[in-house]
Amino acid sequence: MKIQIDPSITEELQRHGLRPTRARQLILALIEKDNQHYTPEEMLVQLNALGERLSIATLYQNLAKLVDKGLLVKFVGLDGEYRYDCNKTPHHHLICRSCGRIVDVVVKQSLDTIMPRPVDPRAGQPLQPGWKIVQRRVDFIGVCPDCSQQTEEN
Amino acid sequence: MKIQIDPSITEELQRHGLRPTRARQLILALIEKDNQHYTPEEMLVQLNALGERLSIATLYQNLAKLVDKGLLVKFVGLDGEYRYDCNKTPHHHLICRSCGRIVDVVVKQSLDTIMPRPVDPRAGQPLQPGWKIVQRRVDFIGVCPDCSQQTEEN
DNA sequence: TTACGTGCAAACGTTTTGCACAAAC
DNA sequence: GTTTGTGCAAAACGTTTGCACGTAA
Repeated sequence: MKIQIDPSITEELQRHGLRPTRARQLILALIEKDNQHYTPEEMLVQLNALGERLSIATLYQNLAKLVDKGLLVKFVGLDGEYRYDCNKTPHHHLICRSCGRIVDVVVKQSLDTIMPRPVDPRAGQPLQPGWKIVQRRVDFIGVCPDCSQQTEEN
Repeated sequence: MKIQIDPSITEELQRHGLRPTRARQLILALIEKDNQHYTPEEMLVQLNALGERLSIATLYQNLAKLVDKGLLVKFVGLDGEYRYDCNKTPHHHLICRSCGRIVDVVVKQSLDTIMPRPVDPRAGQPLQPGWKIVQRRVDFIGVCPDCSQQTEEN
């Protein structure tokens, strides 16, 4: 079961001024396949399983370049491991604290729907005087269906 | 300018079943002083500046123990460095993306006050079927007053 | 006196770098 | 033919561990 390199991947690389080399095609194809959030180590495992090999230096070098050119977003998981995301539209993460799995969450309507309780119900002041807020990061930490099931079995 | 070890720190350690050794007192005194969110490396720098020295092994060993006993909370900063927080009450972080400074934020009223725009205004489904959400993590990323000023000067 | 804490140096896992060869343009 | 990418091995970095000695109870 070989990995499929969609022509759109080659295009995407060229559009961002990057040569469409095998390493880059493989990395993008892997991450975009199921919108995964792999660590570099996990990528190598996945690629090996697909019969593809890539040196770790090449992997890191290309991840850095893909982030630099805006094709991937680098972020930090709960345990401090670097992970990469091809989803550039605003979204949050739902993280399994048991197995580390991460899935994307697009929030609907109002954040209050899923964050109903204010952290401090007392009346407030602005966040912090003098600070400019440019971004917010919201992660939901929980237990994924697979891990929930395992807990019930024990 | 010596660091001040408040008797309450000794008490706090004993109350949690930990011997009040110099290393532990120093770590707690440093972090509690200004409610800082230091990395281990930063702690050593600060302690050196105060004329105190601590081996890096002792620092890591004690941070792990203090987290284990619930005196500190370990978390991961934007860049993947481990940081430690003595504030155990629910709060969020306001992070300067320029200098990395972190300050605590206690949110008032409703999260919508500071997160007015929903990520996706379309009507929604539940977050993800089958997942149990046990916690949420919210960080505000921005520019602190000091860094804002520097930008204006250039 | 016994249990626990400290510091050194070595080990470890992850990420980065220098460099020769290979591929893309 | 020039520029850029790849892979190997070595280095760098943050964190952890083994162990002898020191300190707290």
